[in-house]
Amino acid sequence: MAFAYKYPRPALTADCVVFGLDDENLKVLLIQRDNEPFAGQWALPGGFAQVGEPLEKTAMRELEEETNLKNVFLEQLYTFSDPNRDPREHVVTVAYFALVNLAEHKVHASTDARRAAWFDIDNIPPLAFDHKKILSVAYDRLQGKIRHQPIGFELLPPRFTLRQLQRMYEKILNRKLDKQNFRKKMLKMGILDELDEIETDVAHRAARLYRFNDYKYRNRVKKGFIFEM
Amino acid sequence: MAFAYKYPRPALTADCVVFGLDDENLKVLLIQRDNEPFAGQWALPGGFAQVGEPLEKTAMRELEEETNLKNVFLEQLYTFSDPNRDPREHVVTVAYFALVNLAEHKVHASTDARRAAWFDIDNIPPLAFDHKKILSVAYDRLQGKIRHQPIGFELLPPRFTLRQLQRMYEKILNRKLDKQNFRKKMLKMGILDELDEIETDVAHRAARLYRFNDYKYRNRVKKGFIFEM
DNA sequence: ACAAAAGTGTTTGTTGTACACCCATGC
DNA sequence: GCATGGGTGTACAACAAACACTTTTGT
Repeated sequence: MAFAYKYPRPALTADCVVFGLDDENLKVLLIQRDNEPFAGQWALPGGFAQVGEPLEKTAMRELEEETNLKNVFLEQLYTFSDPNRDPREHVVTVAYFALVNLAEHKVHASTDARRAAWFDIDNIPPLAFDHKKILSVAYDRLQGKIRHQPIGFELLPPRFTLRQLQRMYEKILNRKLDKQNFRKKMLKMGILDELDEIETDVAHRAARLYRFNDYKYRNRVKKGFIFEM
Repeated sequence: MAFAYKYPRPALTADCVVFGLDDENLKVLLIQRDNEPFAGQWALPGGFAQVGEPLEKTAMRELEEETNLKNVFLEQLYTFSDPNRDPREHVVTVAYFALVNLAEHKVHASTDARRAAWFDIDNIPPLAFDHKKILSVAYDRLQGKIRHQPIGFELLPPRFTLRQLQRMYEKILNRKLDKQNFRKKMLKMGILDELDEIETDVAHRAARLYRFNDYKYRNRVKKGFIFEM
């Protein structure tokens, strides 16, 4: 017991809700806990804050340690401070949500020493602590945010077809979109680069590839543009 | 020094950005600090978390202690964890933003033992810590959120005229709105109750009073309605 | 009578929505 | 040649934006 304070302090952790998209479904990355409490149960990756370390760093560090993921899009979600959320003591957690292109990260996550695995968003096992609640807040946020900010591109490879993009929105928003209307709207925003490339290895006519252009996006935002899907 | 832990912990605080609206302007509630660091400087109301207390409670408790405000609309804003934001040590703060009807709360805030005062949003004095940054995040959030959720009503008295409502949007979004179009859109949403009352003590034709109906709003949301201003 | 704001009508251009069709490619 | 998806055209309804006008009330 080496660190003493005049007044008691809640403990502080950072947890990550990592979303990934493959050809089938929206998925979430979970790890299986080594230690008590909830040993053996599935949980969100995360861990204790270190003094002197910003919490985004904590989140990223724990994510890499536990699942080998790094350099992912990470954004603060919400801070959960219910005194009873951890049976040991009062632990406040700052939750982050991350978006990754699952195709490029699939392998890493499952070959780590600790067990980590992707679960379909609508087939989540029982989770430790209040992680089910956190996940639900994250999913709500994702559904809302994806409509007002161009963050969905983080779930796709850098170069993608309009169909992939549409599918991404359909999977997350959970409803069908009209092809023509989607394309018209998307292209009209002027934030995509049309590439001189088409997809390969498909059993039908190959589609043109596009790339999200953040520079164009920021420029349009400066002029009052509001992304809306 | 009574409380000891195996590993060091950042300290934890809650701060409040309280917005109020009067006839003139959007304002923010600030307090003048008693103690070092930044003694005498203006700052956001807030204070240290207590173990066993959810942080919303911390925020509300500190707000009441320092400014006499209570029963206000309070929502979590963001958690700031830069290790250098407090010169003493690593202090993580969870910021909240609050909306109050300034007309009903004006007196309380300025008669408390500690100095507390309302400042115009575009005339803010230098602030302690990173509070300027926090305020700016809060203002951005307010401008964004007010367009997608009916929280603006918290800034008005329970019964209000359409003109008051329009003025509120104009003050916060910082641009003029067309009267007729505003009314059409607002009333069409079907989330206001038209009252059998009109305003009094005005030097012109008295306008009808309305009331926000949260029940109607929630019902419409269930059916897929999205508030958008 | 006038000032001030309430409250209503209408027109025009832009978007959203719903379909329908032809085109290119691999099997 | 057929299945699969790429890519485009269009028509109608709904909405946003701009503006003008009439009505009511206190001074």
